[in-house]
Amino acid sequence: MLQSFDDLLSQLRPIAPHSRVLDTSLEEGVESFAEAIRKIPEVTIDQLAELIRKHPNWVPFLALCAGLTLEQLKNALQIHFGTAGWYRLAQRQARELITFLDQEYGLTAAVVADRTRVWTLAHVLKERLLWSRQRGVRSTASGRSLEDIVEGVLRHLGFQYEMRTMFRGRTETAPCDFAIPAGGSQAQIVGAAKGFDSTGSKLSDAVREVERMAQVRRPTQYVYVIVDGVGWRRRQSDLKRLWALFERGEIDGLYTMSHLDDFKADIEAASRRLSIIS
DNA sequence: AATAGTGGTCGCTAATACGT
DNA sequence: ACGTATTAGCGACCACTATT
Repeated sequence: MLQSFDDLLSQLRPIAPHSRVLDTSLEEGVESFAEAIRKIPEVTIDQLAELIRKHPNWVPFLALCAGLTLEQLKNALQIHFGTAGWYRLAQRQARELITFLDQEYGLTAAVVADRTRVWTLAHVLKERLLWSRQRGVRSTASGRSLEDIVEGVLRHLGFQYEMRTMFRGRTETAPCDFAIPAGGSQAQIVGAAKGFDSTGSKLSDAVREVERMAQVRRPTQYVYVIVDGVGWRRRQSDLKRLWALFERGEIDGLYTMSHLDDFKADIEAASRRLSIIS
């Protein structure tokens, strides 16, 4: 019987055991892939293309050599080939696929380096750090970059603004990435800047956040949304929800980085209508 | 020191494409 | 036309930083 909150806290236990076992099929795949790479007389586009034509399931391993996770691979393919389907690409356009990976990510050089290197403990640890830490580092960095660009626009236009804050709408409040001239009840123009180079439920979260802004806002408050990144291409249902908001006029503007000029023009026009000193 | 908030990664399942 | 192989979509989780 729980007697107190501290009781409750102290009784919480790890759910999953700590385990570093690789799925056996993956394990075997890696083994035979490595063996095959070792046997290639010379690492060339043609050799690698031949390899994945025969073993399409090795493509993710090859991508790892070039420093790409499976997600990053799929994102890159989506842009370049219009599909994230690496398996069929390996079967049907093996050479194009390898050429792409080589030109964009230095695949052949990476494979040569990886199979030549005499791996030390330091190498292994460095790799582990790289793969685990770069996620978090890049997350915050890339997230901020889009926000920073938007902030730059606001500053350049001479607005008073507040970044990453809450604003008060009709009765309730909602989060926003920027508010002019400030958050809270003063907010007259609010907006969101959402950049994603990968997919995930966070894109749905971002849309929900915008939907909330649209729902909460006063009729006189403007709402602008700036989106960019490959992630939206692979999450089109979420992007469509944003588009629907825009089409229904529930948000006043929807832009990508390449339409920042429109954003500037629209936000200036809005500020004139609102008689905000700018 | 805790927490709110950022985007990237992962594994499962539904949908679709493909081969017979 | 059907059954399998492959892809797309989804939601939960991760690693980190900034803020308080």
